[in-house]
Amino acid sequence: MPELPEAETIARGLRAPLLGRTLDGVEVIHPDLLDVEPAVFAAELFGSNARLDSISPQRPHARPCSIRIVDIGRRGKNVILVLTAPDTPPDESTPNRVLVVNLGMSGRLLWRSDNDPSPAPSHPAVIFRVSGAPEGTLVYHDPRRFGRIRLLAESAFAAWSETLGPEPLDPSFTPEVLAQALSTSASPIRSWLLDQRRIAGVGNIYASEACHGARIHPQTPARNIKGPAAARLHENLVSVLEHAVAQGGTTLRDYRTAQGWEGAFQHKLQAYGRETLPCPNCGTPIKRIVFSNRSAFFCPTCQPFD
DNA sequence: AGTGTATCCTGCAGGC
DNA sequence: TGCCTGCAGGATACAC
Repeated sequence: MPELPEAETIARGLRAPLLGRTLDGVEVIHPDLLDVEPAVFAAELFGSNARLDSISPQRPHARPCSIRIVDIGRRGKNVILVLTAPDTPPDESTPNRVLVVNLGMSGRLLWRSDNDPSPAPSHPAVIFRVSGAPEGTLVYHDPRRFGRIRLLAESAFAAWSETLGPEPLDPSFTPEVLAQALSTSASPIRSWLLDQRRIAGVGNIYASEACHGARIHPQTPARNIKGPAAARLHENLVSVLEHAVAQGGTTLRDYRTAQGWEGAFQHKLQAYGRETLPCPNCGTPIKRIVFSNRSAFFCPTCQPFD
């Protein structure tokens, strides 16, 4: 599901409506998305007087609790919301907290103004109340509930981020960095690319696309990819991710932007999901193979296994 | 250090 | 029409 381009599109789409806004409530419909009890989650979010809508809707004497969204971004496939107390003077160093949203296979993070006439999301899992004008909600929607939402202190966020590999669209991710990282692993390149500890944000779709563009068979051992091949892989990985971001991501089934729109990169796919269809380069039918329990799509002519 | 398998869960497409 | 099966973009834990 949502990979780097989809998470990036969602983060960008949330900035305009939500940056600087405050959250003042949370309703947890599916606690299995959280790593703590809903009451604990709400307390960590808003403080111990927090109102948890789904458990205690009436707490008339609770003091108003709210937090401000001071940054929205992405790390790998995760959407990141940085939160702080709203009434803290800017010069005072306050411990921020970071909401990390992993969208799993079918997760959506949707901004919904209260006057939005479109139908409400069908599978809400966690709903955050957004105060101020316009009033609305930030809805985490996830039919399959493979996603996860965690609230981390900044130090814990930094430690978690350290466990992920480099960002492929960061300028520091050079062809040399990639070639060096590849040289130590015997994993098939498709598996290597899917490993978030090695490189952050690549999933099955863009792994197939990058290998196809670089004319590298998906089962090629990573350490065999060097020199010009490593340079091609770097170039194609970066370009396919950038292109997909520019297209608002790939909607095969579940993915939507923060506004509920479909992406457009599914129309640009060269290999993924195109079994038996002609390779755009040479016309050979695209093949599908399964290894590590996942499909890989490739052109047997452009991407020979050697 | 690898691979294969199972697991979480629901929706949907295809076969019969 | 309806039932059944298999499959899906992710992450992780386990045995081998």
